[in-house]
Amino acid sequence: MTLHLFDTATRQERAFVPLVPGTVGIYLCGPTVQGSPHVGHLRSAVAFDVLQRWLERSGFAVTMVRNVTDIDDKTLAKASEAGAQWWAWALRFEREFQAAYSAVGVLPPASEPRATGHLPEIVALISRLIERGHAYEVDGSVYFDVRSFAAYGALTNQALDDLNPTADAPSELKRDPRDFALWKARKDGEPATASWDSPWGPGRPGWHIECSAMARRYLGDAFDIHGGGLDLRFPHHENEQAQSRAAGYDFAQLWMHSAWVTQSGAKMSKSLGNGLLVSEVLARYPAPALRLALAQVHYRSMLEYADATMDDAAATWARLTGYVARASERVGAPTLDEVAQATLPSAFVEAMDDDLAVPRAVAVIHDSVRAGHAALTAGDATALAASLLEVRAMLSVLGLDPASPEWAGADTSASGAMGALDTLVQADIEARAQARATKDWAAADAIRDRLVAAGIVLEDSSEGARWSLAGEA
RNA sequence: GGUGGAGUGGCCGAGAGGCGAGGCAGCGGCCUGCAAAGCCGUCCACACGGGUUCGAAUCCCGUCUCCACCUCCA
Repeated sequence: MTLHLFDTATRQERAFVPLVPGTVGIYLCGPTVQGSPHVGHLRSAVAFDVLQRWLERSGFAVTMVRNVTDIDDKTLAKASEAGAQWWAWALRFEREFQAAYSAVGVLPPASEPRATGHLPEIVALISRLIERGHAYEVDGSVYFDVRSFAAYGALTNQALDDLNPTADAPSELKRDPRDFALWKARKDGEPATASWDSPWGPGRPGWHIECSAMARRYLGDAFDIHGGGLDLRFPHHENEQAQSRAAGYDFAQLWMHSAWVTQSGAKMSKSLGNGLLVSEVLARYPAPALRLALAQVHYRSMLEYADATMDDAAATWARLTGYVARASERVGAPTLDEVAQATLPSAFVEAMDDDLAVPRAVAVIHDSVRAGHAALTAGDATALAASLLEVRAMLSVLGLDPASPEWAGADTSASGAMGALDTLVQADIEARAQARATKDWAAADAIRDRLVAAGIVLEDSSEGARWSLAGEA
């Protein structure tokens, strides 16, 4: 079987066929940078990072574009409240988002375009929509005319007349309450730095138009996959598609949406105030454990975040890293090239090809780890080496290979400080071995207790003792 | 009102007509001086009520509960 992906637009799985063989263009809606990133924000980034890694592993050249919405109503409002310049405010949080993405091993996109850097493209697209009769100008603002585009609602399967009538804000400016702003005329009190010249006077772009404009600039009139969080389907993605198609561009061929993170069943979000900040989690748990927690649930399933979620993920990460460390000490570590070239178990490939069924893929990893541990105990170096290689290859697809450069900081042999520590601990291990040889259990246990108190865990084996930091491997 | 999704063992979480996913926790055992790590076994679940079927967690009908989008949201 080949890669099948669930297409939100048609609500079914489809065989993935790129527009240009061997290449994949992906546009992913990135953050609106008006606050600190919470765990929910990382979910879509990690989900689409796994998609990118799997596509690349499958031989595709992937162009990932993830935008930054650096101007919108809330950014202006929040910056104003804080007495800050909106552009400084936006950049501050853009940096926080980048740090959070990087912390959990999200590959940097090929491009991270900002809305404010694409005014010419945005103005050109709006002008084209006006020319084609799909948009109109009123008092310096421009609105998209939803009644002019018959396919409006196609993405989310909604009839225009069924959209919640009570939610409509009465407006004498718009022809239809559901028409949305493409260009917002500058209002009194808005900073001059948040305004650009246009054929309709000074103003700034509406939220939806930037994505249509930037996707086209970097990926062309038509591209393969458009992604984002489930909550963006409507109105944002519906409007994007309407704008681009009304302008005569084919736009996205397939839509993918990741589900969100919930707490006690409720969606984690800024507006509900229950967002758990990435920085809070990373202060308590290893970053790869957070990535694992986010990645190991299917991307279209809600992920219930509870206290136990990170504890479980941290325990699983410790088991994986412990296995890779122990196995590598016995049979040697494969090189990154060998990991990249390794044959993946067919069950793993089938799971990933089936709309990125990561939970099933993770089960295959656990199976291989168990087989590897058995080989380790049995002293079967051949089987152990085979398991180690395939485990690391599978983990690397998920961005979770413990020996990859991004996580090498957790490797106990990596840094100079760890080397120094190792020298000291080895002396203790030697002293304990001598005490054990003379069956002086009290002395042996005293040494071990002292190390444990310092956060160092010992594991005895027929090969002697090995040590690791508690919580790591 | 419209659109879409979910209810699985102590917990997390897959699957989707017949072979007990996987993880965590618990229990029993093996290994170990004792541990730790690991291995083996065990704990036979699918919201409720009907129905179809040789067989249903999976299909059909009904019911209940929960969530999301339709305003900003990953």
